[in-house]
Amino acid sequence: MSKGDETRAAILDRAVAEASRLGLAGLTLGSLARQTGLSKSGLFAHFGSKEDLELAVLAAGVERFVARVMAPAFKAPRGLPRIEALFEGWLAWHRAPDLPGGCLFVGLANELDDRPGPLRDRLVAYQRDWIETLATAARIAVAEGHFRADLDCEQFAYDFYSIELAYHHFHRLLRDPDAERRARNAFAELVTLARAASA
Amino acid sequence: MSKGDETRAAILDRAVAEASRLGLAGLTLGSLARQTGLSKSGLFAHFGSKEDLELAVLAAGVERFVARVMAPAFKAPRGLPRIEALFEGWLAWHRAPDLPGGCLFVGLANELDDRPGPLRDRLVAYQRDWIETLATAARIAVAEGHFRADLDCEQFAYDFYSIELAYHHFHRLLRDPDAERRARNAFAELVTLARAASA
DNA sequence: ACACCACGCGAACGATCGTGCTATTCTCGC
DNA sequence: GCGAGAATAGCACGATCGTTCGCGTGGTGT
Repeated sequence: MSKGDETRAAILDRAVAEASRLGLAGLTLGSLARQTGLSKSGLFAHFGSKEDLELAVLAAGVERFVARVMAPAFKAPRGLPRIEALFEGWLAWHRAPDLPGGCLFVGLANELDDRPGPLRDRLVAYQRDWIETLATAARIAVAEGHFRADLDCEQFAYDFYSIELAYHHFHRLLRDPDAERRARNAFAELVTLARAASA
Repeated sequence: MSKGDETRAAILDRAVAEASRLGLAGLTLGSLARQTGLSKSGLFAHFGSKEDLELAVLAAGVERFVARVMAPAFKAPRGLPRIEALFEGWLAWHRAPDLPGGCLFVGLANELDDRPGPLRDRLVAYQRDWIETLATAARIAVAEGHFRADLDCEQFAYDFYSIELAYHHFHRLLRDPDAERRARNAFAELVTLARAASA
C-alpha cells in the first residue's frame, strides 16, 4: 500500500467515526484535517469533493458491515442459526468501538431521507440489499423447516429491522440500560412466532 | 395576538417544516428569512439565539403532537381502544402536511443523540414521557381486562415504538409503498400477543 | 391623535464552510 | 542517488454561518 493509500485509509477511519457521531453535516474537512494532522487542502486532495468523501465514507461503512456482520453470518449453518448470527452480529455492530455514534447507516438514513442525490441512492440500495438478505434468510429457514411454511418473510424482515431501529433509539438517545434486553426479548418473540405452526 | 407574536408563529411554522425535512443542521436563519420574507436580523430578533430557535421548534412540535395524537387518544375509552387511537393518531402524525419530512422527533433524535445540551435533554425527557404514556396505556388495558395480566408493559411500549421507527424508515428513506401495511400488520400482531393468555 | 416602543431592516463582524491554485516536500522506481 | 511524479502545505477565494448594533418606521395603548 502506497503512502497515499495509507493516509487515505487513515482519513476514512476518522471520517467514519465522525460521521457515526455527528452525521455528514458534522463531518467537515476542517475538523477532519485537524484530527488527522493534515492540512485542509492536503486532505481535500485525496477526494475530489466533499461528496466524494461522503461516498467513500459510505462505502467504507458498507465494507465493514459486510466483513463484520454479513460474512460471519454466512459461515453459520443455513436457517435459524444464520438468522441468530445476523442478529448477534448486528448487535455487536451497533457497539463497535470505531462507530462511537452507533450504527452508521441509521444516522445517515435520517439525514438523507429528504436529500436526493447519488449518496441517498446508494444508501437506499444498500438498505434494500440488507432487507432482502434478511427476507432471504427467513425463506431459507422456512425451507429448512425451522420456520413455519406460511411465514410472511418480508414482514419478518420488517419486524427484524424494527428491532434494530428501536435498539438504536433506546440505546443511543435514551441511554436506556435495558435496551439490549428489550431487543433480545423482541427478537426471541419474533423467532417464536416464526416457528409456531400457523394459526 | 400582537404583530410580533404573529410573525413569530409564522416563522415557527416554516421552521418546524424545515426541521422536519432537513433536521436542525439544515435549519438556517438565512433560508428561514428568505422563506418568510424577513431579513435575517429581523428574524433573529425574535429568538435570542439559534439554540433558542431550536428549542422553540422542539416546543412547537411537542405542542402539535400533544394536540393531534395525545389529546384525541385520551378521549377514546380506556384500554385497547385508546391504544388503537394512539397508533392511528401517530400514523397520521407521520404524514401531517406540515411535517414534510415525517415525524419531527425521529429526525431530531438521530441528530441529537451525541450532542449533549439542553436541547437533547428536553428531547429525551419528551421521549421518555411518550414511552411512559404507552406503557401506562398498556397497564390500563391490562386493568380493563383487554390485555393479559402478566403482560410486560414496558416491553409493549418498546415494541410499539419500534413499529413507529420502522415505519419512518421504510416510508421516508426507502419510500416503500407497503410501509403502512407492514406497520399495521406488526401492530395487529403485537395486540394479538398482548391479548392472548400467557404461555 | 400623539407619543412611545416594539418591530424589522441594513450593514458589518469574525468564523468556518468547500474549493481552487501554486509551491514545496517527500517517495519510490530506475 | 537521482529524477519524475505523487503527496502535502500554504494561501486565497466567495459563500454562508450565527451574531451584533444602530437606525428608521409603523403598530399600539392612552
